[in-house]
Amino acid sequence: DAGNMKKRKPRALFTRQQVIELERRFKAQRYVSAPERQELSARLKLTETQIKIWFQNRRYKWKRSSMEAAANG
Amino acid sequence: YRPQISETHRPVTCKLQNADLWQVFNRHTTEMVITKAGRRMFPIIEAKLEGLYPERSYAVVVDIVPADQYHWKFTGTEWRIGGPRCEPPMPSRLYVHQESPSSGLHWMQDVISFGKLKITNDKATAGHEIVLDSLHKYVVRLHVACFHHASDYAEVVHTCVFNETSFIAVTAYQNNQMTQLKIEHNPFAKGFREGSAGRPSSRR
DNA sequence: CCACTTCAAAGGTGTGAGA
DNA sequence: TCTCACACCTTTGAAGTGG
Repeated sequence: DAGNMKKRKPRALFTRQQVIELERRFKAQRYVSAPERQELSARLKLTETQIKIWFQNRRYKWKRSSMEAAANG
Repeated sequence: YRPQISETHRPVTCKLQNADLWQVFNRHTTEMVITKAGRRMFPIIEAKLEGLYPERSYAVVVDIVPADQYHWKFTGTEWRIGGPRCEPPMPSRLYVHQESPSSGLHWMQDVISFGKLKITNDKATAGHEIVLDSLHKYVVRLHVACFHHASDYAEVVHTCVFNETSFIAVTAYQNNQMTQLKIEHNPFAKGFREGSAGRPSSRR
């Protein structure tokens, strides 16, 4: 039982307000600089790595949806 | 803001992108389930806009208005008018697309999807769901509003009615054909398709 | 940085019972 | 007519891995 411990990825979603702020920033600019990242990190109570990865994931998501849209229509 | 002459020669057009699917449902009289918590519509409203000014800022809005003055009932084989509407309908709540406000270019460059829109029968809801009366017939309208120069106010530049989207709000499906259409086309209902585990399909 | 993957949680289906 | 808990699905999305 104790020896069967698997590392479960505890899924922690960002809060609604955090996502709203990140989305607002992404709408204005798709890349965020280091100072801007620090500012967001402090305001949204997220690590700078989380901010960085979020923008990276968000860019990919945006690119993917626009590619699927081009594949149709 | 003063409109320029060229603007009057630029018609805004709006088309229902997935009209084919809507017509398949419409042929059997579309039913939409409404719940207290709010239910998504299927088919989804998907629109394509043209004729906007690429650089200007717009909001895209949907509302759902009565298609007639009656209430309807299902006889077991078909929908029939059950009588006149009893109460005057509440004015439809406006559903503002989540990407509003955005530039005309943004709205025009791909299909505008209202997949997250929800409808409800709870008249006291505080959410963003559109409130409808059960067993009444509705039709979807889309509005395009243009923001004036640095103002918070927007002027409606275009309104269109999607006749194919007319549907009867129900609390539970009445027509079995309608249920089968939903199951066949909605990915979330895949568990009820023939050959799936959850379905007690006819066994030989 | 990008490309893709991983893999549970979140949450949308119709059902069928019971009002 | 309407509501609710299921079982059964999908989609979502932060984090993982490699380029």
